[in-house]
Amino acid sequence: MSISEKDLRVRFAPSPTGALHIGGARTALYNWLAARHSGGKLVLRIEDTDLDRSTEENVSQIIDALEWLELDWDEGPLSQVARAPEHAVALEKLLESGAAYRDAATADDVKAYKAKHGADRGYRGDPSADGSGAVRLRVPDDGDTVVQDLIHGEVRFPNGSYDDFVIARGDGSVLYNFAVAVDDADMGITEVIRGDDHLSNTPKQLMVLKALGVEPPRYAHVPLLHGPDGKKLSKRHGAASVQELRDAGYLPATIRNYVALLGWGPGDDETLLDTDELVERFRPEDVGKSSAVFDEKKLRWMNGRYMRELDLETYTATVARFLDREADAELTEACRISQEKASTLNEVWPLIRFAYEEPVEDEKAWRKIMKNDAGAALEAVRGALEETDDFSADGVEAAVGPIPERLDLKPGKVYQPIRVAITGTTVSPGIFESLAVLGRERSLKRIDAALRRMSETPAAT
RNA sequence: GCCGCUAUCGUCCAGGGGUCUAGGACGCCGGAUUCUCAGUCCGGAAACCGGGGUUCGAAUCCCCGUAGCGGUACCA
Repeated sequence: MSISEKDLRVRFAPSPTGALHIGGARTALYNWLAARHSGGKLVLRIEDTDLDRSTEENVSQIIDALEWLELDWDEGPLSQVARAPEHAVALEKLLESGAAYRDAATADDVKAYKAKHGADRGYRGDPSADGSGAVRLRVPDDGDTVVQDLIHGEVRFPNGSYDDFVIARGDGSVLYNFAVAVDDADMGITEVIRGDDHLSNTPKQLMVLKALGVEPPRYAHVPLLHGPDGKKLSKRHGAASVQELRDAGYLPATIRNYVALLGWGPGDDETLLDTDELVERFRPEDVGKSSAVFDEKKLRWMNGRYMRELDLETYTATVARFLDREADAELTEACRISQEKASTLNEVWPLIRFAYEEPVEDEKAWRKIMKNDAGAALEAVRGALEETDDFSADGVEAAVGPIPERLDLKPGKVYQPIRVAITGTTVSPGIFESLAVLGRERSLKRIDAALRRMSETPAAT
């Protein structure tokens, strides 16, 4: 069993809480890859029957996040709440055919029934029902409902263990498992790729489809995502939504690559796969069965790889957008010298801010570096920088390079004080490049300021 | 309780009866990069959940156990 037909319709359905959960993003990506791989139509359906949750604001946030990830769809976005009329029609049909019936029993009644009859026998309705109450679907007493799953294979659920479950409330509003099945049926969905948490819901949807007399779609249930503690991934694990990842400075391409690898591998040992390769190689039936843990460290590493691969122009434009700045010549230079160091867009500004603002205050860095021979080193550097004609990175290196040997100091004893003097921190792009970007005037001013500060507060030796 | 699903390094992904002294990646540890490291290169430690079975042979197949997860709602 595999997805290969040309006219298949794949639906993906994030739930509309506003945040696009990373697990939901992965499911969306898997759907997208499967559809693009086979040339099928991709249907985006917002899956929720709850009006209070499915607010316009929430839905548009989800859509923004999907668009940012560069996942497009062919039909939709369509909200399930918008399909209430179709749901009502289907409900009436089942009521008429006798496949469903009204029953006044409440949840407590059902619980009491089970306590009395043993937990292994499903509730089968109140014979004295008067035609009011919630709508329940008739479930057979015997036999199994079998889910043919692309990933898990054949999974059997004994019918006896299911209650005649409620498909609509007393007021006629429908419940999830009914709404989903009806939508799949009349939207002609042929492939459903969704989270494992729906595997035990699938028999119910299959029963609704059977009562409707409709051929079910094919299902692929992908494993869930967990946080590092093995619990379901949530906010307390740090970033849990793609919006948070976006704000933290990750690239969409990275997320697509990384998230695809959570539950699936290409079969060989490749780790870096661009989106074209993903589309070509991804098969839903190759997805693993066990849940995966989202590891932001690997994401960071991968993001660094993607950031360094960008050409300078694209990189600068991306940084500019993230920082909300002009992609001008100055930013281009700053980007040029810092590109190899940053792993996320968030890390770029700390590396280049020295070119825009005065050095940061970092008492710890100052105390660690500005002692012993630092003053002498800075004096020497200052002199060299003042005299050199060429203030390019190469020129600066030619001027400053010989100083360590001349003063009989280890190179670090010369370069680190310069770094702290001009940036305030101990980590920055290459020191010659940094001085060149800063220019002669500002470099000298900052070194002078550092020298002044040293003489005012002599460091302990 | 009942019904399901799952189980390989700390993490992700390979391997699906012999080629496994189990492979790759992240992370970690060590070294290098006569400037920093949060960059780059090199090296290292690190795993088949437990017990039974099947088999000449099991990480791989079967059963039991254990653990985790999901469902069991007039939630989605």
